[in-house]
Amino acid sequence: MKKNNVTLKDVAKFSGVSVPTVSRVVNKEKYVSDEVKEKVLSAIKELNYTPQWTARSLRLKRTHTIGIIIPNVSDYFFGSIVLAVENYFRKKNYDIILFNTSNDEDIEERAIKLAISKRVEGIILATISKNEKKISSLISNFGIPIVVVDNKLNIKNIDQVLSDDVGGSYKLVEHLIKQHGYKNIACISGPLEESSSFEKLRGYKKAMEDNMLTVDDSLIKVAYWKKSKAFEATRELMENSHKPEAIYCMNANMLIGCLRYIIEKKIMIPEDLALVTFDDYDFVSVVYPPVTSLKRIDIEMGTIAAEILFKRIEGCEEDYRIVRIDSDLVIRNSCGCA
Amino acid sequence: MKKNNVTLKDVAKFSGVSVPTVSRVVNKEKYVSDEVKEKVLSAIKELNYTPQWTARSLRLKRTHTIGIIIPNVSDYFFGSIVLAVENYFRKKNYDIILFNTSNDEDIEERAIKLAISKRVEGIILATISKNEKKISSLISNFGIPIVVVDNKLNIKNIDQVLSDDVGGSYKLVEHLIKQHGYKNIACISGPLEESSSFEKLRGYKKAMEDNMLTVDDSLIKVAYWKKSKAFEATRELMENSHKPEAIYCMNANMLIGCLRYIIEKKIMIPEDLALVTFDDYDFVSVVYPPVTSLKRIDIEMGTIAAEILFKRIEGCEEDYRIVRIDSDLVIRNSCGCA
DNA sequence: ATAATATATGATAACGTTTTCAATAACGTT
DNA sequence: AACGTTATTGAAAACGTTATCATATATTAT
Repeated sequence: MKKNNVTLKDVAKFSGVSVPTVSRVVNKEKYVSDEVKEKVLSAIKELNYTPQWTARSLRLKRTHTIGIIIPNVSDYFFGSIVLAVENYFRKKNYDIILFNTSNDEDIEERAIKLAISKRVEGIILATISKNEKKISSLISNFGIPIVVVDNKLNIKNIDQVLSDDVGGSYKLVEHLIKQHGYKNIACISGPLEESSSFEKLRGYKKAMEDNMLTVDDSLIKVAYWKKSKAFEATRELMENSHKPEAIYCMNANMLIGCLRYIIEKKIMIPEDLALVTFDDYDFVSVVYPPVTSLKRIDIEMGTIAAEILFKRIEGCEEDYRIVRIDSDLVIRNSCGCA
Repeated sequence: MKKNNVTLKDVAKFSGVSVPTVSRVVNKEKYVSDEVKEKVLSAIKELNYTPQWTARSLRLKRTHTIGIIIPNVSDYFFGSIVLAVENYFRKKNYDIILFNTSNDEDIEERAIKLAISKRVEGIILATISKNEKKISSLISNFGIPIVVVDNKLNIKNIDQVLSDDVGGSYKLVEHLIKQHGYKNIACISGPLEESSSFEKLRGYKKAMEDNMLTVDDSLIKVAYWKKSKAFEATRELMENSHKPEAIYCMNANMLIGCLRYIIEKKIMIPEDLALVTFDDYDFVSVVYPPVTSLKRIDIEMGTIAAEILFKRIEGCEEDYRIVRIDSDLVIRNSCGCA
């Protein structure tokens, strides 16, 4: 395998013109004669020349690259975010560098530093959000535009695209209460240090309180977005003396764990237990019975985040803003007949 | 927001030494006195210096970046491949540039060219595999190591990591026949131009023929990996005069479409229809009833591909090889009692 | 016809690194 | 005292581009 490293210089020599002229041809600039253009183009084809972005980036001080930092690409939610961001930026001729943090703070911090070192022109960040000061200082020191998605950061001067967690939770729980008359509603939660969990919990509590129901803390189980923990949580709930009539899962991953217990114990849905979940991933409609949920907003979230980031990269100076995306119920059969 | 673009030169001036000396400190080289080292390090901290990879890459002719080119990140399978590759290469201090081809040949070709132009040091490619000659010439012209995953390419001189599609299919279909005595077995397939579909079909046919069953072409439906097409395919199959006793889905995404029809028509599994699917994604265990499938190999595939690519980048000259990863049945209740 | 402009090209410098290479100082060894 | 070795630094070149400037020619306007 020969290494092809043809440079402008080679093309220039081959076609008998100067290096800048070749550069002008490559970049389709004005002021180059048809004759020369043709000669150069055929030389480029002949030699198989490809511009080297490493050199270009150095000279132009533009990498045409953005970084996307998320906990886990293979997660339904983040996978879609990445997809949406990639689609948007690919059209704008930007490349995407992907960083997986595996929910680890240190890795996240290193990822941010690496992204900066690679001189990405912008960052989409889904943070686990415990190290706000560090992130804040990293950001302010380097002046790279960042858009935060999913989990809120308590930093001003930063754009954020978030789901309406309070409102979504409220809709789901209110549905259980008002449409079906359930009173004992359990909740399988993500880690409460993350804003998305915390706000979903707020929505749950508000729906309960607005309907004169008392919140029983023993019905709130933190399962850290994990299937296995959700399985355990469901077991604990169902073995509890105060058994719930319904369970609300804060995401679809935990729904899987929950369903595993339900299937193992042959619990009947909705007769023995009602079920709702936050995210309406495809499979949510094909478990049995299909589960009532909130319409997905991941693609929309990714696209909006990308739009905002792109504007910032182009130099937009508007006020920083927090976009909240809300979502509608998708009513299925997991709560009983409507 | 101030732009921080501190360079070696700035650090050098600040600490009263030369640029190469600062470089030596940054790269932890020998032959720099403790006194100078300390001075420089504090200057680096003071000025918030970060090395610029654009310049470094140009000088070193190494980008420490690999490209990963796949049809769709948000797909269960490819998301896991990306995850595995990212994890592997992150440990080796490589970055990942992600390219989504959306199953489009032209985009795929452009992605390869872009990756080359960015001077990635290697590529992981999940191709849709119709343009073998183009890819072949691109590859041979630039001498960048490539590892192909998922779909086979008929190119020699290239490493490939593939699943044992023939064998996997065979196991699933044989299970339906031998364990449960089904004879009329339908198949919902991906596009037959893709090697993975084609080979899965071969496995299906071989299992049928080995068991003296005739293959009825009207029971083979191409659904292009799509949920909606799989829904239609299932409808056609079930309305067919020659109704199948069992359906085999070539991937889990099509299983979702298939299940939607089944739920809509209240078809009973396994009483009215048995079901098996290729990939054992998490949700496959929580549809009702849980579906018999083949254990996932996506993470393993990604990791092995990454290992091979890394060795090639390091200059390994071994013969090119095709790795086939096989997988075991996960038997659940979608076919009847065993 | 002359000046003014538009077109076409190339020399040179610059982007921020790392890599020679040479120079100097410090250190023992004979 | 002369010498070789080792340690420590900096000057200059290089990586492959693009931008600035100057120059030369062609075209247009006066």
